[in-house]
Amino acid sequence: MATIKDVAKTANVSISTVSRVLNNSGYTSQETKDRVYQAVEKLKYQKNMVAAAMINKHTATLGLIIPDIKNIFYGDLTRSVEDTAHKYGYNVILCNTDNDLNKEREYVEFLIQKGVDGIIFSTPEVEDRNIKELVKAKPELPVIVLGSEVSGVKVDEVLVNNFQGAYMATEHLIELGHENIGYISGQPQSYSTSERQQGYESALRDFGIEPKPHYVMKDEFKVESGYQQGKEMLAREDRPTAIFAGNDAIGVGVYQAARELELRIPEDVSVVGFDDSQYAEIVYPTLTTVRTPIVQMGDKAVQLAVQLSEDERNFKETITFEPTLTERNSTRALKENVFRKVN
Amino acid sequence: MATIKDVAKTANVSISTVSRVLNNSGYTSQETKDRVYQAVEKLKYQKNMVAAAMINKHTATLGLIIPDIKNIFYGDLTRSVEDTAHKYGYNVILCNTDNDLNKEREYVEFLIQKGVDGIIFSTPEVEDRNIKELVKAKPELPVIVLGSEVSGVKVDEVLVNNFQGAYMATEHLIELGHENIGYISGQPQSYSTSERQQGYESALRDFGIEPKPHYVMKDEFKVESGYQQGKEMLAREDRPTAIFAGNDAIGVGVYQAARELELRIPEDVSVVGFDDSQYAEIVYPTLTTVRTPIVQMGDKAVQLAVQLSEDERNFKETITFEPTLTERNSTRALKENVFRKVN
DNA sequence: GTGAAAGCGCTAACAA
DNA sequence: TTGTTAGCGCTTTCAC
Repeated sequence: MATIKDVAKTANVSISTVSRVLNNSGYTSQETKDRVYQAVEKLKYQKNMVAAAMINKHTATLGLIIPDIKNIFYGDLTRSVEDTAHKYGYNVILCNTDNDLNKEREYVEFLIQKGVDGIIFSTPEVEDRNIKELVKAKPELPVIVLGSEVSGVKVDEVLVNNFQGAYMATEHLIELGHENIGYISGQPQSYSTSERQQGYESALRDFGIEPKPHYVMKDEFKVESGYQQGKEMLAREDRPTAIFAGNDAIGVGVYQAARELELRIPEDVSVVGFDDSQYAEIVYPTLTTVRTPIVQMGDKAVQLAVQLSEDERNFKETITFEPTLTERNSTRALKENVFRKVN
Repeated sequence: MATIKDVAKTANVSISTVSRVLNNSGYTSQETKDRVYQAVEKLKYQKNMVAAAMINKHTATLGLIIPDIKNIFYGDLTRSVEDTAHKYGYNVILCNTDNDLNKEREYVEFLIQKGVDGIIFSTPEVEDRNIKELVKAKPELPVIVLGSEVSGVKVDEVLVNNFQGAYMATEHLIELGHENIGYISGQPQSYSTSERQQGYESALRDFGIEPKPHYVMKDEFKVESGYQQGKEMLAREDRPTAIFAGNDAIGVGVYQAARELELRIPEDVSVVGFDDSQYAEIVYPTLTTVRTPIVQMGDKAVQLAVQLSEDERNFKETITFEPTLTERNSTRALKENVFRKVN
C-alpha cells in the first residue's frame, strides 16, 4: 500500500507538503497541489488513518453498546445511529451485551483501547456500574446514554418521556371505557419499566381508578415473556379488558396468549404496545402503540457524541423526546366512557 | 492516559520489558513480571491499540457490510457475526448500504483506511463491482461474501443452498396437493431470487407440473412488496392455491394481501416463506418457512475472515450450508396428493 | 511556500 | 534476562 512517502516522491515534494495539501492545512501553491493530487491518483494512495489517529487522537469511530441487535427495537435504533454517524464521517462499532454487565465491561475496555471518540450506551439498566466507573475514570470521553437514566452520575442523556407515553396509552384505554387495565412489562429494574408504570398508575388515578397490584406484572421485554405473563393475567377470573404492554414484543406475546385462550383482540381484550416497532404493523390486528421517536433519538445521541468529541464542550445535558400515540386496530371501545378526569 | 513509558518508569524497567511481559513474548523473570503487572494495576494502564496496530498491521476489527440492519434477517446475521468476532477478540464495524453501490464504495474505502483486518459482505447483488475491484486492488485483504455468489472473481463465499431450499418448499406444497403455486420474490437481479426460482421450477417440473410464467413475480424482499405483489397475484381469476414467498417478509406481505381479499390462510391459500426469521413465529397463523442456518453462516464467515487474516492462507473456498424446512401452520393439504415425482 | 525533523505509543531486532 | 534503538505512517512545529 502506498504511503505518504511514495506520494511525496512521485510528486517531488516533501511529505510535509503532501500532508498539508491533503489536510488543507497551511499554505501550498496551486501548482504543488495539482502535483500532489496527481500522485495520489496515480498511486491510488489512501491515507492510513491509524497512523493519523495516533497523532490526532481521533479515530472517527464511535462505540454503540446495546443488549441485542436481534431485538428489532435496537435494529431501528442502530440504523439511526449508524446513519448519522456516517453523515458525520464516523463509523460505529457494534457491541451486544445481552444485558450482561461483565460482557459490557469487556466491550468498554476494548473500545477504549481502540481509542473510540465516544460511546453510546443504550442499556436498560439504571444501575449500570460500568457507565459510572467509565465516567469517573475518563471524564473526557464522550459518553451518551440513550433511552435510560443512570443514577448517581451526570452524563448526557437522550430519553423518551416514558411517563407521558404510558400515560397516553392508559388514558386512551380509559377513554375507550376500560377500567380493568393490566400492565405487563419487562425487566423490573429497568428505567423504562418503572417510568412507564408510573405513567400508567398516574393516568388511572387521574381518572379515579385505583391501580390494582395484581394487574401489574413484569418480567422481560420479549415476546415469550409477554406470552407467559399474558396467559397468566388473562386466565384470571377478573381478567382485565385491556392490557398496556411495556413494549411491542410483549404486546405480541399477549396476542399469542389471547389466541390460545380464545380471546379475540380487540373484541375481548384491547392491547396497546410501546415503541411502534415493525411488529406493530405486522401482527393482526395491527397494534395500537406508543411511538418512540427512535430515529430522532439516535440522531441526537450521535450529534452529542460528535460535538463532545470535537468541540470538547462538556455540559451534561438531558434531552427528552415526546412520544405520540399511534392508533391502529388492537383497541376498541368497551362501552361509553364513564370516566372523567378527576385530578 | 497512562502509556507504556509510565508503566516502565513505575515498574523500574525498560519499555521493551513492559511490552514483553504484556505480550508474553520473549523471556522475562517472574519477578519483573510481577512488578510490571503491579504498575499496570496501579496506573490502570490500558494498551493503546492504535499504536500497536501501526506496527502489527492488525486492528482486530472487521467490517460488515449489509443492506439494512432494520431488516431482521440482517439483525440475526449481524448478531451471529458480532458474537463470533467477539469470541475471537475482534470488533465489528457495521455498514448499512441500502443496496447503494456508491454508498458501499464509500464504506469500503473508509474501512480500508482504518485498516480493518477483513470485510464481510452480505449484499444481495451478483454484480457487485465494489467487491470485484476490491479483490483485485487488495488481494491480500480477507474478503468474505456471505449469502450470495459474486460473478467473475474468486472470493471466499459462504452460502445457503437456495436451490435446495426452494425445491423443498415447493415440493412440500406439491405433496400437499397444490398444483398452482405462485412464487413471489425480491430483487430480480439478486442471487437468491434467481437460485430460488430455479429450485421452485425444478421441483414443479420434477412432479410433472409446467411452471406458469404469470405465477412468478419479483420486486423487493420487503413486506410492502409482498403485499402489493400478493394482492395482484391473489386477485387473479386463476389465483394460485399456494404461494412460495422469496423470504419471510414477503410472506408476511402475502398474509396482509390475503386478509384484504378475505382469503384465509391456510384454508384458501397456503404460504411458505424463506429464512425462518422472527416474523415467522409472530404472525398468525405461524409461517411455514425454509430455515437458513444463519447463525452457522455468520459464524463461518467470521472464522474464515480471522483465519485469512491471521494465517494468511489463501485458497478461495465456497462453503454451502443446507437449509431445512420448518413446518408451521400456514400450509394445508388441498386434497389428496395426486402428483408423483416423474423425474 | 516548502522541507527537515521531532514525536505520537508501541513492537522487535539487536546488544549487552 | 533486560535495555537501547530504530522505526510504523503520519502531523506539526520550526527554520529557511
